[in-house]
Amino acid sequence: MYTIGQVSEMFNLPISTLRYYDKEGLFPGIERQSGIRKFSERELEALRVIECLKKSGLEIKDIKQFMAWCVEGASTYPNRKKLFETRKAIVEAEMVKLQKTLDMLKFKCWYYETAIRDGNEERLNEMAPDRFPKEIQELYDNAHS
Amino acid sequence: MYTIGQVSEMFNLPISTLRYYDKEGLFPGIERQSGIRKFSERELEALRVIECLKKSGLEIKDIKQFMAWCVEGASTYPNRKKLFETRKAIVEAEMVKLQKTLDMLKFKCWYYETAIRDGNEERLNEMAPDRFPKEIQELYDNAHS
DNA sequence: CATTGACATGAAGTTAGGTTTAGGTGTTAC
DNA sequence: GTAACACCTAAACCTAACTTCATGTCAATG
Repeated sequence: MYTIGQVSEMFNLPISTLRYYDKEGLFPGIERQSGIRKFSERELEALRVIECLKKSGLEIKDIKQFMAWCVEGASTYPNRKKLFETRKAIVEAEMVKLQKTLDMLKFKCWYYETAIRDGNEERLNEMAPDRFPKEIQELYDNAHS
Repeated sequence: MYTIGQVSEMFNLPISTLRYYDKEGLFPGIERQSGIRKFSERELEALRVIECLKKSGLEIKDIKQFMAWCVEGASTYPNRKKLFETRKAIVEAEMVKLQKTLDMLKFKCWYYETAIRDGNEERLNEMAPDRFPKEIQELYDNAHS
């Protein structure tokens, strides 16, 4: 059993955030001893799932729904499975987009290295994309597709 | 040359967003014909960079700074190069985190598939992580590291 | 020549996800 | 017995990035 301060340290989250999550119903049935929250292993696992679902782009109110399903029991296994499958697909799509962003950034790094070497962008701006070095062209193509 | 409506279609962005970006100084020196914005290839490339930098987590005010550097000329190449290198490092770190999130989601998908087959979570909750199937254990380990 | 549709403006409104503030309780240390 | 801490609440506040609103201009169409 942990206090809110200990959990705050463990997860590197402000105490105010943990209280906010609790107020939003993200720790249904959390125990209290004379008003003070007692975080058990159940709440720590909830917090791991909260961070994961948040990172997947899920809103707090929908995370609350998930936590309610957990309380409801075995009848909601299909809902919970479907939720994770949807989030998985969304994050996979997000990874593809982020890879494009990364390729654009890498291209721009090369672009400015070259501009610095040349002293200007003239040669670069007159160069057709198919005359970039092969690996740079791949970055450019992925970033612009 | 394109109107704001055409650019809105091309980039799938609301017109209000394009006007907001202009107001924030993200299209320095955009041309106007009797009050109406004329988007040239320069503004389209700016927009591509805006989307890329935004996705990398950069704030509008810092994107504005970048656009100001572009106007300033060759003396700011080092600043611009450094900006892209920093964003690149940030996005690479983000990709690692997102992969962990994805592994957690995949683990949870397996977890609920198994719970549905078992009809309950009892066996799962008593199972030590090192008794999960090998590929599941890898997901679990990466997600919890 | 009036209506439609695309453009323009400044100012106010919206939203999510917290954070801060003001005031209070309870336990341990000196 | 008082000072320092860690905890508590409700309510107000904050921020970024848009979005909506009220109002107006202008060109082409029926």
